[in-house]
Amino acid sequence: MRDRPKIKDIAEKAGVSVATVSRALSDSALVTAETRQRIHDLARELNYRPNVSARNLRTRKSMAVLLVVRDVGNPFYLDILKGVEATAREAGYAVLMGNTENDPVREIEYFNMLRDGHADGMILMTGKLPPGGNRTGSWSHLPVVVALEMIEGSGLPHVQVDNVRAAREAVEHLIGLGHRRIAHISGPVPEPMSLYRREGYRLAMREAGLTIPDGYEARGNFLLESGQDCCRALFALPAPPTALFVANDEMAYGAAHELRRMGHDVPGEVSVVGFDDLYLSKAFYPPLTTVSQPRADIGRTAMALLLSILSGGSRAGGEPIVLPTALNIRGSTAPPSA
Amino acid sequence: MRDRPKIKDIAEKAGVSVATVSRALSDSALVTAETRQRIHDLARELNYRPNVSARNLRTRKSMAVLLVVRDVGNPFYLDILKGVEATAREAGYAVLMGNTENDPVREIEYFNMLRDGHADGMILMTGKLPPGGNRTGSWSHLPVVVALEMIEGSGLPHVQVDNVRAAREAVEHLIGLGHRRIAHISGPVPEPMSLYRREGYRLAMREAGLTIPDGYEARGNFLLESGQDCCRALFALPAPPTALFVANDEMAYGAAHELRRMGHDVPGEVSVVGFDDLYLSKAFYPPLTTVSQPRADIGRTAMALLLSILSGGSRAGGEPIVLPTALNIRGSTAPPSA
DNA sequence: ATGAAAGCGCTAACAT
DNA sequence: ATGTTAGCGCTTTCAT
Repeated sequence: MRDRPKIKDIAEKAGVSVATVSRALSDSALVTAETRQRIHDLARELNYRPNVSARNLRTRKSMAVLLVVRDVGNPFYLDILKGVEATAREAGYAVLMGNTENDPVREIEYFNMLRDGHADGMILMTGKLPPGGNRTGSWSHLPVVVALEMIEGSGLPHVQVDNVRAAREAVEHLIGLGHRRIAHISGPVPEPMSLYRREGYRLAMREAGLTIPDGYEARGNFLLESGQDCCRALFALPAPPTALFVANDEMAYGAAHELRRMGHDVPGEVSVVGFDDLYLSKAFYPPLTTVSQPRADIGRTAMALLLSILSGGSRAGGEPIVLPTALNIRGSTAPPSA
Repeated sequence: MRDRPKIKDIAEKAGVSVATVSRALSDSALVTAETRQRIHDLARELNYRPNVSARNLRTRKSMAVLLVVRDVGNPFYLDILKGVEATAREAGYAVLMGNTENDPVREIEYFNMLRDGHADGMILMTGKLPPGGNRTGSWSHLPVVVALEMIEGSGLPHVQVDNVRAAREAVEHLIGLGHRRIAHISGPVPEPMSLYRREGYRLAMREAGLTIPDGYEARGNFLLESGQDCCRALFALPAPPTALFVANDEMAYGAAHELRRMGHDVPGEVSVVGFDDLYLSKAFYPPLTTVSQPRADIGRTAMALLLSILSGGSRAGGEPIVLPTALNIRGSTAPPSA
């Protein structure tokens, strides 16, 4: 800031009106090519840049979007953020970071930022709407895209993956290897994503005619330590599993780590499948078999969808956009030893 | 957005002037406690929120800061981002993400965003200033804090760690274990951070009276794959090392991975030390010995420094703020086998 | 303690 | 094709 040239300065130097300058700078066809050029040159010479606050006030836009996650510290979001940032920047939008840490106050705060004109739209990856909100569906007119997680009944457009199916395929892989005693370390049920992945696990088990013994569904919280804790609990059972389907890679790391500590070889004695395919998973030892989500694509797609909404496009017709996952079979899974 | 109540609406309902409402809402002492209360109540009732564009235009501030990194996809930045975000939010600032990917055009673009009033200040973690810039020192009046990396001669305030010393201590640890053939996988020299860490390696070697054989300094690029590549090159040497000091954890993962692939046990045959202490490093196998940087603290400190500058404080007096590192000794290092 | 009025820098009618 | 003018919604002198 400080004193910078404004449109008025250019207008005076060029001997035209501010309106002409404004038009010229936005390449309006209502200006002679000649004067347009002259004004552009002058602007460059004076090192002119438009004041965004003034423009925002006038145009009632901020050219910024809000990307709200549960935890900015989670490596899972990285590629998504990257995809969002790239698509946003190409379209001339800036990206504001929002971090709720599951705090309802902050969840509301970010919705307020939308209203306040801080941002024109929002990509929500927290899996929930602020509490005390209006009745169901009343959010659906806001320029908000829900990504990664689902908010049922919100009426908002979604970009997601088929968690049930991806989880089922992962467990089917274990079953295909010959495992029968397969346990699950879930996310923080009853959050939808955790429920879906657990549902996939249950489906695969049922379809294979396998029953899930008591205690075989351990509830984690997606963090490393909970993977270790759940693993310990599972192997304290009278009949411990020979394979683990873990609801995310981070907990899978923790579980594998704990298995080694307990002297169980992975995959020699116990197979482990994760979910997410964090990009370090291939360098993990053993390289982790895991479900990969198209994270960058989720980010790009969500942002593209938001852009289309912001430019007056329809709001996705209600059907969620579902992106494909893939099972990455690596070194942490093998046939059971017994 | 859409039609929301403005100050004028409140003023009319309250039967006062817009000025009084503005004063009341900012808790000015120039308003009777009574009317102030009445206006606050009315504002809440009407669900009033100030329009930030209008306020920004008037106050010539944006209440936003720009956090610019080389690669948003790099997990290293996570905790820093978290620290910045937390401190910023407490002070009422929003955080805009910037991602340069070493593209000079974008580097300039983010500086322009500062000028344009998109943000009031910037935390720069790219390690460089835009090219073609003004002469040395001419940046120093901008509200910019350099974090993590150093930009020598910029005159800008810095928040950093002592990379030379941290690297030296890491190598001294290997020497203390009895290693003599210690190789280094560096970052992309001649970037300052890579140079500093290499310098620490060289210093430790020299002080221990060890010479560095030809080829023992492999140049990486901080990415996983380059750790593998460099490792392969080092072990193709006639006299391969017994220990590796790797300039960051990510490459250390790659190196350890490659060592296993080549059939070398870590740390049985080869010790590996990393740098950064990514939070998955403790779950790595073997748990990685590495230098930990106080990342969240770097973020908080940089943001706090920026805030003090924005509130008119001095610009840090020129001395960089140096935060302490710690060597985390874990399972990837052991005495040499021979 | 309150009001009237100016103006932040820009865009967009509405003239011409 | 260009100029005039009226705001966008807020804060802040300057009066009273």
